[in-house]
Amino acid sequence: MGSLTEENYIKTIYSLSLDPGEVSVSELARKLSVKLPTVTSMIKKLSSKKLVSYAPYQGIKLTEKGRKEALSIIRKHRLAELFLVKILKLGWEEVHEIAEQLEHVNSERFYNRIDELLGYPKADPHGEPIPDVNGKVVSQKSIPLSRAEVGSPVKISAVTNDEKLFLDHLNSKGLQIGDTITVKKKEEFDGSVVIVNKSRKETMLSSQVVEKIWVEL
Amino acid sequence: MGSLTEENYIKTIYSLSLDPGEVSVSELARKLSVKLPTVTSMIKKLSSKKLVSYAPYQGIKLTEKGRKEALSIIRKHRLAELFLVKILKLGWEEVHEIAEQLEHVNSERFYNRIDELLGYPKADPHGEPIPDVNGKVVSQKSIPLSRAEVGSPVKISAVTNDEKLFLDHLNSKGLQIGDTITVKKKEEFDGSVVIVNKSRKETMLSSQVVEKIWVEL
DNA sequence: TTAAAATGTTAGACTAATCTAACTTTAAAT
DNA sequence: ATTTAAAGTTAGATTAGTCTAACATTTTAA
Repeated sequence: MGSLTEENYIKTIYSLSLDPGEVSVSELARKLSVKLPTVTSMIKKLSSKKLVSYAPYQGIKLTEKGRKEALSIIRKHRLAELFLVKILKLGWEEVHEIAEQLEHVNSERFYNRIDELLGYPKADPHGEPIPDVNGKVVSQKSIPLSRAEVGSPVKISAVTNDEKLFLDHLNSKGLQIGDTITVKKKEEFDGSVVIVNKSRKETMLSSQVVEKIWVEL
Repeated sequence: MGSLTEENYIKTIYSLSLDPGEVSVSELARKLSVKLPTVTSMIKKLSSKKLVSYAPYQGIKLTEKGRKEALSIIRKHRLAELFLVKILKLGWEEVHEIAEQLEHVNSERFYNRIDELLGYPKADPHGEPIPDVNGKVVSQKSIPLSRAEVGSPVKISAVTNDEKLFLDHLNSKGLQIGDTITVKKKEEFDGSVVIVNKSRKETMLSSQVVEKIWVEL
């Protein structure tokens, strides 16, 4: 186990690396709300611990060891979120903050029991897959709602943003992970879409929102 | 909220202050496994934050503010322990370590939900009372087993030591919080006692053990 | 293709929490 | 009542993680 700070760097590098391209120092700095030199020096440290591979002015990449560690933290985070929603009955929009703290709890037994209590779940309340004890992730082939075809029903499988403001917004529109919706109309000029849900209710979503909602067929 | 380190100092000062007399710098240093000067400097910091009152070469005392904070941490610790035992089915001897981490989770909602889930319990798995949200502690008037009278049945209400070794020892003797036992014989010369449990089984306990078991009538 | 902008690095300083070494005060013991 | 031992403090160094200011490299674009 590294320090809490190290764990946060590793986790953030992992999630940034899911978007195409290498992870840059400035992206990381922005995500972690620290200045560029702070990232440079931390990356050197992580590099000396063989958690990331790095050469000056090149992008940052997790090593296999780093990836394992990242998945372990993400597993804990997502189990924690699901636990908070399912067992403690907290709202899915408020659990992220608490899970950020719980993910650093160092106890395999603790997390294995939660996993068991939840019945070895495959996804967290946002629809994100939960890696298993060995770091294996069952990925659902999802696409952003912005790329869904007009007329074909799709199921909301995930949202890519944990901010309370965003999650509150979705709640207010009556949207939930697992809901089946159909894109009725796509506006060319601003990227917004109109969707219909099962009960035929129409809702408009802005481009900022449709980019962050992931769906599967 | 102070830092994790500050919280640990406050909590430790509180628990040391339950024994008679003021809390000394060296006691604290021993308990926290740091050197004396480390404690001196931290105490100055806590003092400037009005969490402890302190003058050089005098003992350390929590202020009302410090006491409130200590009780809040202890509340979290004990709720966490009970949660781990009752909900996650972990053994009472292994939960202390995990609770040490969970007690620093900063979320009233999280702990209030756990409190609710557990049915607003009054005591943790070691029998120690759980302070309520306002820091009020319902103390049971317990005495150490070493002071219990021969012949009168008593109920084990608490143990004053969280060490795994000690708890394993109790388990191996078949002793649990809540058990009713009777002291059959007290050995003058080494302080050991022989007790009988409900099923008339006799067990010998050394003085080191009887001092750490608290009972009520 | 070179100047400007964006990105990244180095150097040096700061804070929190720790340490060791040296000194001071208080308590204990001869 | 001194001396010695124990406890506490001060001074200065160390490490992790952060910062600003200055410099270097890479990318963009005029």
